[in-house]
Amino acid sequence: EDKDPACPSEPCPNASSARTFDWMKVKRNPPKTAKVSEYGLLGQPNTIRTNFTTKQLTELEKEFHFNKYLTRARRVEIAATLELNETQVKIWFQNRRMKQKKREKEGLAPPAASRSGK
Amino acid sequence: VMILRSRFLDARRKRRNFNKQATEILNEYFYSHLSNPYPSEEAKEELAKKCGITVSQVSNWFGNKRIRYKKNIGKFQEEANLYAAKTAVTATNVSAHGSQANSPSTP
DNA sequence: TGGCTATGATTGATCGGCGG
DNA sequence: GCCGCCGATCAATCATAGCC
Repeated sequence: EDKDPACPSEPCPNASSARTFDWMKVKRNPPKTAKVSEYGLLGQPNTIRTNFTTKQLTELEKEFHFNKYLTRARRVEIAATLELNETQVKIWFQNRRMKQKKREKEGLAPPAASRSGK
Repeated sequence: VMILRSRFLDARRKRRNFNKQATEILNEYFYSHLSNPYPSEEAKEELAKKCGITVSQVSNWFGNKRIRYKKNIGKFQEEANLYAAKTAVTATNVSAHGSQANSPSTP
């Protein structure tokens, strides 16, 4: 009793099962973390995941323990201090909150560990 | 740069593979819903229970599976046929948009 | 012991939907 | 209209497990 909304919008070369469904074609837009600045004329901005330094993470973590949510002012301040975009700081907090939530949820009934034939 | 990671304190250190049975269950679900391998929260809970793992682990498994599957469909062809034969619930879907298979804008 | 692939977990960032 | 948040997911990467 489940219906799946999805459709292979293209003719597939194969016959057997395994067709090409649209979820397989999903592509995410590259991160726009770019700060439109130094990068020749071709060098793509920052199409890659930013690696926060230990220092940045430490500060963010510290701030998080102080406040789970940021005010615009605080965000600007932190972004400047850590040399990050306001967006990156904002996103980091959102992810951090989700992580926190997940942890709390799991920390309340994790009995069950069946590993392979150890 | 030696991004001296806190190599320690990384939860992903001690990793254990799942049971062969758990993997079997997860794969059965995945391939029998290949048209849309996105289990609902409830389905994840059920799978988690059957497999003896957490819901997060189920999510991780499907996340990894989907990405790796579409990254190299050919590599999973055998596995796909194997499980497809086992269970068939392939929900045929209804299409929505007409032709045109491409991203928003094409440079 | 070395090397390589398979696999679970982590995480910066995106996507779609909501509410203000 | 725009913004921030949530929940789910993506995509790249990490580090180990497992096999030869």
